[in-house]
Amino acid sequence: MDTPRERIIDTASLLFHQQGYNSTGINQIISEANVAKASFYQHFKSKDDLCVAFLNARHGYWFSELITYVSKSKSTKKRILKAFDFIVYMNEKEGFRGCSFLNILSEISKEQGTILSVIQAHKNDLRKFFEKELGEELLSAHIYLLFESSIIESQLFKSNELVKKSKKIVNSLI
Amino acid sequence: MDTPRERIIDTASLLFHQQGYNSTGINQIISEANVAKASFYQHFKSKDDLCVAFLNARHGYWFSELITYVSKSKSTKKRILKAFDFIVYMNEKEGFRGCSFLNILSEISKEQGTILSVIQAHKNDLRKFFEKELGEELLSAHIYLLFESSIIESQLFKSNELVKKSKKIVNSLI
DNA sequence: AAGTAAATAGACAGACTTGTCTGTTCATTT
DNA sequence: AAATGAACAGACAAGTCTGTCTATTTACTT
Repeated sequence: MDTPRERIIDTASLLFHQQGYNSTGINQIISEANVAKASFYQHFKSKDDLCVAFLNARHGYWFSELITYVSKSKSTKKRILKAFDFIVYMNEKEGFRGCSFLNILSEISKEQGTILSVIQAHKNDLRKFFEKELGEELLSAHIYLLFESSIIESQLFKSNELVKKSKKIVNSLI
Repeated sequence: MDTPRERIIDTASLLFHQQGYNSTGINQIISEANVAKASFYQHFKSKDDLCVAFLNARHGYWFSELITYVSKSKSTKKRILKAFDFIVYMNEKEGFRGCSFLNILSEISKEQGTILSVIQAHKNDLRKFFEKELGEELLSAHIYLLFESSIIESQLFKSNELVKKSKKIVNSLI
């Protein structure tokens, strides 16, 4: 088995994603991760601290999955279209639970500025991904916006309908 | 002063919007609405029941504000562009707190199906709004998607930058 | 083999949550 | 003037939450 720290982050990832951040308690996390409470607070100084660690882990995981998924395609256009297939792939894999980062964005208050900046950094990296692929400023923003709403709308309607429409739109744009 | 029911919904609107749904307790709502707890449970059978009532009230308010805002313009194109100005207007008015419906979407579990369907109904009405204005299926979905991400991205970055970019994009589309 | 660091279990504090309940006061209507 | 319904205050149950604490056991290193 993994180290306590890894078990905590893995369990928290699952639970935050399934139930939301505020609806998931420390007690459930440590119980399902088979970790003592004192061990938890040895590794994380607070729940918000765990949240930041979770988001960083999620950032790494999600991006490496995306890059692996799209890099099979050779042309820019194909890679961009593949990114929208990636949403479908993740929706099916994770049950239409949307974006971890945007979900937590809805749950935090003004005081949790550290968490907000981690979320912003993640989305800035996503914007950069499209910018690097496409070069053009306005076009890459356009695709980024369609990408973002594709994730949210599939979470809302538990359906890939609008992801596929987005892909069709993007196909006509580039 | 208003009736207790109205005071409860008004207060809940404010607090849900500012702090989120799960972070706002019944006790705070009744205290700030100057209503007794027994009176609260005479009007709403649960917190989720209040949530539905709040979303319905918000739906009515938000749409009437949108229609008032855009109907000053005469052509379809101008009305669509005005809809994006409406986001900027609401962001400034409400402090970049995003969409009440999507915020609550991130907080609810699978068991809260009633709430989910109220959120879906709201967004379906928004889709219909664009469809009626534009006729074309794919184009109206396109604008709807840009509209949705404009709201979310401005909440995320506490800025109207991407709303304005969206407006520029939409201007070139129609 | 002794010592150190990290894990364990789980009690506890203090504050919070939703929802129920009793009993009182007020305003309107008959 | 009596009666009815709706509001009031607030105690209470039963459970949740985060975070701290003590005390014990395991595992690794010197």
